[in-house]
Amino acid sequence: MPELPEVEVTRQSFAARIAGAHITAVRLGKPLRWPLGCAPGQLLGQQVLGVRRRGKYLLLDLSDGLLLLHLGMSGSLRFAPALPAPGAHDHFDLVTDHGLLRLHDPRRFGAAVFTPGEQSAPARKLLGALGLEPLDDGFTPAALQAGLVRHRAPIKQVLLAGKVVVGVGNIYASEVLFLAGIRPTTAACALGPVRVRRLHRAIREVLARAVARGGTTLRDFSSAEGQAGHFQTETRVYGRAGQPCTACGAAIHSLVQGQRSSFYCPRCQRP
DNA sequence: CAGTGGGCCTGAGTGC
DNA sequence: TGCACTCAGGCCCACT
Repeated sequence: MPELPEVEVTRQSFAARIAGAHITAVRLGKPLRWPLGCAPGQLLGQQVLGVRRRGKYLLLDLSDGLLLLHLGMSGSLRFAPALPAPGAHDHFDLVTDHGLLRLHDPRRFGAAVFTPGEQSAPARKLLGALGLEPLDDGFTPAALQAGLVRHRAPIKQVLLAGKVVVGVGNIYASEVLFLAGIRPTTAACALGPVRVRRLHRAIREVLARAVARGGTTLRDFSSAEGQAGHFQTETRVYGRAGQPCTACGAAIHSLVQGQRSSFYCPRCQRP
């Protein structure tokens, strides 16, 4: 589920409501990907100043630290004045005087990590190697090209790795490459300025459109307000192996790259 | 440094 | 209905 658009939609759905809240209690469920990194009591009394996003991480700025949240493969957040008693897959509750923020994550690849600040060692370990923010002004065709030339791996895997540009997960990587007319197997460093420019535009277009549609709900994604996304009705290649390309009618192909499935149109997307 | 493969977890779906 | 198996939206780490 949660690629950049889903994380951004989640952020937008509760950032304003939680801003200014004071933490009154913390409840931990089963262990997540990483430990919280502090005694839960250390969060009590702290104020939530705001919520930012970096790649697929949510950053809750606290009055005395930074709380990083990651949704992993199956995580979702809810924020409401009150929520039912925690279920078997509710592994982190942040109780505040504005409401309850709850991380629901069946597969537990997600995480809630407290760090002293963005420049602290634990924060830099998680955030330090992340690539460009695709919706920021600093994400230019030239910057993208500078990142891509250092990688000879297939462009699909380079996009997924997040070292050049963040937030493009498995669904959006296939969609982006379709829109850019680039075969997922093409070596990243083999892309010239013209194709890099097309790729740059496609990344922005797909991600921004997905945010506007409330994200992609394949199984159970919803915003912190419980709203499902709608972008899944607009995917052109993801999950459509064997079906006709919406642009040219050729059968969509699928292949496995780095143990992840990729989808592409063999006619519209050039090696 | 760059690239590859394993592993972390659970639930849904498929085929027998 | 039950079982074995495959697959799933992410990302760190060990190794080559």
